[in-house]
Amino acid sequence: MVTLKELAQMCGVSTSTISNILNGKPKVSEETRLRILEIVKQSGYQPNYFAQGMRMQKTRMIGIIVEDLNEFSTSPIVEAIMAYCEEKNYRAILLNMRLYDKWQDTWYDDESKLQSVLQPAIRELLSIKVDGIMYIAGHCRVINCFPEDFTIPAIVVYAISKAPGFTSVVIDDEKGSYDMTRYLISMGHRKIGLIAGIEDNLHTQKRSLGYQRALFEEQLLFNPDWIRYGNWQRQSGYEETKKLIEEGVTAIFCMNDTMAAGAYDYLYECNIKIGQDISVVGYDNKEISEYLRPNLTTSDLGLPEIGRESARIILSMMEGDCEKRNEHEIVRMPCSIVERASVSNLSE
Amino acid sequence: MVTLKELAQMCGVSTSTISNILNGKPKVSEETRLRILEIVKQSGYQPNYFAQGMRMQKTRMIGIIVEDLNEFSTSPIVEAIMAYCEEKNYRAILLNMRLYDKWQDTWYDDESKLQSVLQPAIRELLSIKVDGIMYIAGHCRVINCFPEDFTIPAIVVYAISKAPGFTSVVIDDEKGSYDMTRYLISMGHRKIGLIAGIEDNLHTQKRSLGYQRALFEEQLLFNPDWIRYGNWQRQSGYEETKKLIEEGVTAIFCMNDTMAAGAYDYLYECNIKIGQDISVVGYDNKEISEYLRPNLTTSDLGLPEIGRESARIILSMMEGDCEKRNEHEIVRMPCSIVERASVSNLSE
DNA sequence: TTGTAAGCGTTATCAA
DNA sequence: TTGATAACGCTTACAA
Repeated sequence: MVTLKELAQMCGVSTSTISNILNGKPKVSEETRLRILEIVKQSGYQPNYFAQGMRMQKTRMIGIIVEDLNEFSTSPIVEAIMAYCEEKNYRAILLNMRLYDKWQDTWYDDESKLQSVLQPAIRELLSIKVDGIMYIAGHCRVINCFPEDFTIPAIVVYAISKAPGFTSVVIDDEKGSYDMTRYLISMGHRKIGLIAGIEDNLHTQKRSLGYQRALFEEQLLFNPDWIRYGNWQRQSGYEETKKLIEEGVTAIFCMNDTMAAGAYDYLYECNIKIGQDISVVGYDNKEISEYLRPNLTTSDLGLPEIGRESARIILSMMEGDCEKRNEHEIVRMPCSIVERASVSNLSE
Repeated sequence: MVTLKELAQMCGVSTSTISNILNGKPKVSEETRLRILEIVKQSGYQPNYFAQGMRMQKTRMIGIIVEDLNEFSTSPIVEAIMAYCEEKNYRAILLNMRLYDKWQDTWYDDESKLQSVLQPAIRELLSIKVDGIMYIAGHCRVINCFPEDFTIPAIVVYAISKAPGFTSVVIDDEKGSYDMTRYLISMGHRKIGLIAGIEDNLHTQKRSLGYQRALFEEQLLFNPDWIRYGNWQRQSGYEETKKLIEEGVTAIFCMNDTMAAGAYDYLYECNIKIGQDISVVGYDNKEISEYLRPNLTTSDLGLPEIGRESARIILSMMEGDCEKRNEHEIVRMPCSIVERASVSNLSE
C-alpha cells in the first residue's frame, strides 16, 4: 500500500505539502494542488489509520459496546447508529459482550459478572482511542457503565446511567403504557388486566405507573388483582392470562409481545376469541406480532429513532469539545401504538 | 493514559525491557520480570493500539463486512464469529453496509451499487490494517467480493465467491431440502407442492434440486405444476398456496418460513386444518415458526455453526501465514429439521 | 541481562 | 508557498 513518502517522491514534493493538500490546508498553490491531487487519486493512496490515529488525537471513530447483539432490540439501534455515523463521516467499532450467550439470565443481578467483561471492553476501546463510547443495553435498568471521571464522551442507550454526568437515552415506558391503557379505555374497556414483567424491572415499574395514571385519570377503580407479574416469557403470559380470565377482565395488556403470545396460547386453548370475546395488547412490536392470529396490537419501541438520537447526541458532545455534557440527562423517546386486530371495540 | 516510556521511568528500566517482559520474550531475569509485572498491573497500563499496529504488521483484528445487520441471519453469524474471536484473543470490527436499508431489494442485481459501498468498506478495513476480512452476505448467491490479488486472508460467508482463491461457507441447501422432502415422504406424503423463492436465486435452485432428488429416489413422479415460484414474501406464500390446493397436494414445502406464514394465512381463511387436512413446512427456523399455530416444522440453518466455522477457517488462514488458502473451496454446513406440529402422518 | 536507537506513516511546527 | 524535522508509542536489532 502506497505511503505518503512514496507519493512525495513520485510527485517531487515533500510529504508535508501533500499532507497539507490532503487535509485542505490553505497554504498551497492551486497549481500544485491540482497536480498532486490527480497523482494521489491515481495511486489509490489510502492514509494509514494507525499513523493518523497516533499523530492526531481524534480518530473519528466511536466505540459501541452492546450487551448482546442477539437481543432483538440491539441490531436496529446499532444499525441506526451506524447510519448516522456514516452520514457524518465517522466510523463505528462494535464490541459484543454476549452477556446472554455467556450467562443467559443470570447476569443482571450480578454486578461483578458485568464488570468483568465491561471493563476489558472499555479498556480496549480506550486503547483503540475511540473518540466516544456508546453502551447499548439489552433492557432498561440503572447501570454502572462508566467511571465518573471518564475522559471521553460516553452515553448509555436503552438503560440509565447510575453515575451522573452521562446522558441516557431510553424509551418512554410510562407514556407508552399510559397511551396504551388510554387506548384500551377509549375502546370501551373498563376491566383491564395487566401482565407485567419481572417486578423489580424498570420497564415493569414505569409501565405499571403509566397504566395506573391512565386508570386514575379516567376515574377507573384500580384493582390490584388485575395486575399479575410474569417473567417476560411466553409461559408466564399463558399462566397469568388464566388467572386474569377468572377475574373477568375484558382486556389484557401484556408488557411484551412474548407474553402476549402466551396469552394467545391460553385463550386459543379455551376457545376464547381474541379481538371479539377478549382483547389483548402487547409491547415491543416484535416481528411475531404480525404473525399471531389475530395480529397483535402493540407498542412500537422506535428503536431506529433511539439509535439515531443517541448517535446525534454523542457526536455533538464529541464535536462540541466534549464540554457541554448535560449532567445526567435522561432522554425519553416516545413509543407508538400500532393498531392491529386484537382489540375489540366495546363502545360500539 | 500511561505509556511505556513513563512506565520505564517509574521502574527505572528501559522501555525495551518492559516491552520484552510484556511480550513474553525470554531474555529477562525472573527477578525484574516479577517486579515490573507488578508495577505494570498497578499502573493499569494498556498498550497503545495504533503504535502497536504501526510497528508490527499484525493487529490481531479481523474486519467483518455485513450486507445488512438487520437481516435475520446476520446477527447470529456475527455473534458466533465474535465468540470465537474472543476465545482466540482476536478482536473484530464490524462494518455494516446497510444494503437493504439503503436500497431495499433493488441492489442485488446491480453490481455497481454493491461495489460502490463495498470498495470503500474494504479500503477502510485495509487502512485499519485488519489481519483478515470476512464478508457476510444476506442471502446466497455468487458474488464478487474481493479482487483476485487480494493481499490478506478473506472469506465469504452465506454466499459464494466468484473469484477463485476465496473460501466460501454456505448452508447445504440441496441436502437440507432433500432431507425435508424425504421427511415429508416418510410421513406418507406423495403429492408434495413446493413454494420456491425467486427463480434465479441460488437458494431456490439448490433447494429445488434437493426436492427433485428426493422424489426421484423414492420413484415419485415429478409434477411441474406442483412447483410454484414465490418471491420469499408472505403474500406470495398465500397466493401460491391457493394454486397448490387446487392441485390437490397433501403437503406444501415452503422455501422459507415467511412464505409458510402466507400459506397459513390462506389455509386459515379456507378453514383447512394445518397438520391434519394438510401439511406445511418452512425453511429458516425463524422465531415466527414457534408462534404460528400450529407450530411450524422447518429447517434450521445452523447460523451459529456457520459463524464459528467461518471464523475458525479464517483465523487458521491468518495464522498459517496465509498460504494454505484452499483454492475456491466451498464449505457446506448442514441444515437440520426441527419437527413441530404442522405435518400430519398419512401412513398411520 | 539490559539499554540504545531506528523506524513504522502521519501531522504540526517552524524555518527557508 | 514549500520543505526539513520532531513527535506520537511501540517493537526489535544490535550494542553494551
